[in-house]
Amino acid sequence: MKATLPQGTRDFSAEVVRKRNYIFNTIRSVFELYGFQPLETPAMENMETLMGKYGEEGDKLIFKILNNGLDNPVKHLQAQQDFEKVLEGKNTKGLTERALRYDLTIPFARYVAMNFGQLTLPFKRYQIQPVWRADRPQKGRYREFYQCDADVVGSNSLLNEAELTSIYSTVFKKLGIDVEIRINSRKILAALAELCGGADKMMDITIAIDKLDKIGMEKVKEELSQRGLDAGQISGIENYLLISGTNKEKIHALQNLIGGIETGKKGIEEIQFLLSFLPESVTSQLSTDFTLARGLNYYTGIIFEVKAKGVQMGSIGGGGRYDDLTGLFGVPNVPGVGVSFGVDRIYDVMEELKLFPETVQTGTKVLFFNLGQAESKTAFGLMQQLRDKGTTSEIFHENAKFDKQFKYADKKGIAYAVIIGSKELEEGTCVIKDLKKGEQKTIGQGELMDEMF
RNA sequence: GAGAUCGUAGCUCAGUUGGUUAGAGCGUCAGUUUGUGGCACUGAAGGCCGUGGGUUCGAAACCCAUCGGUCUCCCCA
Repeated sequence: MKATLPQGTRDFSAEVVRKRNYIFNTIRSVFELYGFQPLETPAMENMETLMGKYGEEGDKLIFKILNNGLDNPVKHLQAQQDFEKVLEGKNTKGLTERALRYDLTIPFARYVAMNFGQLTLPFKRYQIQPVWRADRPQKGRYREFYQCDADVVGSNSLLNEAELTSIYSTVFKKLGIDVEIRINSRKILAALAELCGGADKMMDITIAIDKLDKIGMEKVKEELSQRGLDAGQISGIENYLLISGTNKEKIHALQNLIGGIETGKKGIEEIQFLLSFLPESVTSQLSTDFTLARGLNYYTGIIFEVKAKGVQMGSIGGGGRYDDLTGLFGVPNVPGVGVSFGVDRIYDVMEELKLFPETVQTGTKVLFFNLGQAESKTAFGLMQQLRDKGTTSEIFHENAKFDKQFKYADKKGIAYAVIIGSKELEEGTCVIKDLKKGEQKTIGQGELMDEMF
């Protein structure tokens, strides 16, 4: 059989794993620094936990897990009937009652709902785990990928938004990525909808205007028209979209447009709070973008999206505030706000901009040559002492020619070779060779532990 | 869900308007060289030309189908 990988999944070689860990560790350390606690949830969730939370499109992209025991003859008839339902596009517990997690937010909401009594509010958790989507893979898009989320629930304070914005800023500064953090508020979008088309048109309007920088004004107007808005409403939206300038100028223009509507006013105030509360070092990266919509429909307040400057890549982070995440799980009125980092895309950006520090790659430091049974026994003993000291070491797996052992060290980028042959064995010495410089020296075996590798 | 494009050695790819026995580079292994690597030279292994059908005297090449990869749209991280 031919060895293959499922579509949209990847193996990660040593070099890639180290680079990815560098990103994970950076993000994790910042989350911890801000007082967030780790959480891990299972790869699979019950079907009903996930279904209906991500919109119609999202439901289709959930990886479903086939139930076991369907071949049981007793269940044949039921299974066949259930399959008929699946063909009609319905879901049935008879065939599948579990699915792979689609994001980290819903499992988190499930966790909060299940443990609400025990949690100290506000509850700040972070979670770094893979998620799965049955999407068509393409550039920067996979069927298995990691998300790194940090959320605060049980608090309405905008201080949380400020903290999360600051986390974005800190992480990307540490990684060396120059970013633009775009912010908007769903309240502003709601106000726009109220003004031009009615609250029920909010989804249609946001979907259309979110595409502005991609398809341009004319196409957006076309789409709005297709979605049932009249010329007057579209012209109002056009005025809204034409807002430009600095953050201050944009907000001023926005106030004139929708400041008269209560929700709009509230949304503007929230944005203004963030811009005035945070220090200049963070706000210089902040950019108000009133066309920003974000797909997930549970956001209700401030929304975020992070883009890397200087590369062609989708967003590398996103998030926002939601009013009632756990209501669906029977625990109402738990507001929250969260952000997410797209590690796979961050990796691609850092690779493209060559931002990984060289020190990320740290493999074996010392290779002990194998020059026979007695020789390797002595070498092995010395190696274990070195390992106890924390120096990563290996011994060549068999007695082979120098040529071969050197080449092995070369390919693995090992810095030092320790050579113990018959002569050294007799003398109780060993040869240390610096493989990069090509220099070597002979020392007593006892002195090896004092060497700085 | 819609569309584009590509499948030839472990990898990256050549392969002329269809024409004898399908090539190169890298990598692997062996040797020159059983106590000093990276270089060089020599040699070897490694291919049902993704799969199935068709056209043809003749197909890696042309046609159809199918599977797989990649990319775009939709949507998203």
